Amino acid sequence: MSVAIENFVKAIYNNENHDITDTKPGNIASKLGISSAAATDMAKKLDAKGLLNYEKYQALRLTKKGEKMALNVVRKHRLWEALLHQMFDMSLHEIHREAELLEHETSDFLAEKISEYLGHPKFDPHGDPIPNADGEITTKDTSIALINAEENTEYIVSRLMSTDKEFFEFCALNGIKYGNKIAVKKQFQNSKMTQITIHSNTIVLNQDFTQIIYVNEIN
Amino acid sequence: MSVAIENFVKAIYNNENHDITDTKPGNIASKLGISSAAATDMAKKLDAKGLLNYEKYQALRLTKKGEKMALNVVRKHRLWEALLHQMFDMSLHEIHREAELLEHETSDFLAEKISEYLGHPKFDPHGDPIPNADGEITTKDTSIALINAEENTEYIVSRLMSTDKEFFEFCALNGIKYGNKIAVKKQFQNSKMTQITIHSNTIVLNQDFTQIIYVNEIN
DNA sequence: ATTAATTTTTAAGTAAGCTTAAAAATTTTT
DNA sequence: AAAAATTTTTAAGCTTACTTAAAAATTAAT
Repeated sequence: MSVAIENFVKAIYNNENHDITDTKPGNIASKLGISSAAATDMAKKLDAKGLLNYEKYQALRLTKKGEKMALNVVRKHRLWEALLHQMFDMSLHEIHREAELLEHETSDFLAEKISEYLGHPKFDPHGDPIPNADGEITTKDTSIALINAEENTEYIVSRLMSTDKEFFEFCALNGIKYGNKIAVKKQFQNSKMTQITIHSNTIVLNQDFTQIIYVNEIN
Repeated sequence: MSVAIENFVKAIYNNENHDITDTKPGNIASKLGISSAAATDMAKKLDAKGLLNYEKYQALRLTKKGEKMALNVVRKHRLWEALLHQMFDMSLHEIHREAELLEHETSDFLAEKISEYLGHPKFDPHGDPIPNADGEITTKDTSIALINAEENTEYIVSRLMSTDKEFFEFCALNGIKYGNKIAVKKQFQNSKMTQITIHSNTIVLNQDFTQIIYVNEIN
């Protein structure tokens, strides 16, 4: 499939995955740096191909087939990031830039070779889960609020589900960001608060925050 | 630059490199699997871009700029082949197939990282020389006829400059093929013959053959 | 509940990279 | 040196993936 189509489908997938409810052509357009008109055209074309459902003025929704394509590209992207990070010690920014190009020119065969070589990793260097060859993500992230505190388990921040500026300021101040390691030390049942450690700092978070900070367990 | 342009320039380069004197649109067309008409159009376009010289009905000749572009793509191709071969133990056919795609989506930055990682190899797994970052091939192959026989030096067959069917039958029979190791044991000055070993077989070749078998010294 | 602002869609048009078919030039054969 | 065969070029047309500008619909504001 063409690079344009793969990127289009991937953009919708990423949007949906970040719980943005209605993904309209305009959103995808600005994400991909194309005009809304081009995005509408593409949406119609991909509807005809059975990759998504398009109805005038409505949100775009990937079909199973479209999601599978997106997951295949995402898998390749994250495998490349993992490989480049491990082998060449490139920065997170650099690996992303290169993976963005390589992902479209990688055969399923090569992706499997990379995965094997790395021991079938479940996460990329950002902490994002790597789908398997069938497009399944076995490891689902959960909000901190739902985790049972266990001394020795470490987690990687996967999502900060908020649009509140102050929340992000708080996160920045405390090193709570995408890809960083944290440990959940104690759940206070009555007050619904959670004690975590991050960068050897201990913080207590109330429910407002623990419900919107998502993490992945480290394999 | 686009994939189509990179492949076009590379096809001309490879042709020239195999001493095929006149490379016309038709040759490139059949190599790339496009029509002659498309190749002619492209040739005109690349002439305007200063990548080659095009004159109606004449052979295509790369400019310095065009050759530099070709060498840049060839470098990436061969570095990928070397990396994939070493890391994933993929066959020569497989690494070629993957490199053919990856070469166009590889930044100079990443190419340099791969080269560094591999210790700046001078040859790929086929025995073809890898141009450096400036597009220079420091190691030039030479015909067997010009080599001084030295016991411990090994060579890799790089080119068989012939179109004669019988010559290729002879080569196939004796394991003389692209990428295979040989040693030059003795030059007979008067008769202009050369004794070589290949796969622990000893063969004596006359000048007709030694002048068209090209090899690279192993680093 | 209108009006205003924004977003989406339609319509027309462009550039890249192809195609086929016919015309023109070259090369080969006799 | 003509005739025949082949190759190259021209011409017209197609698809993909965009663009801008105007029309249509939706969403937000008063």
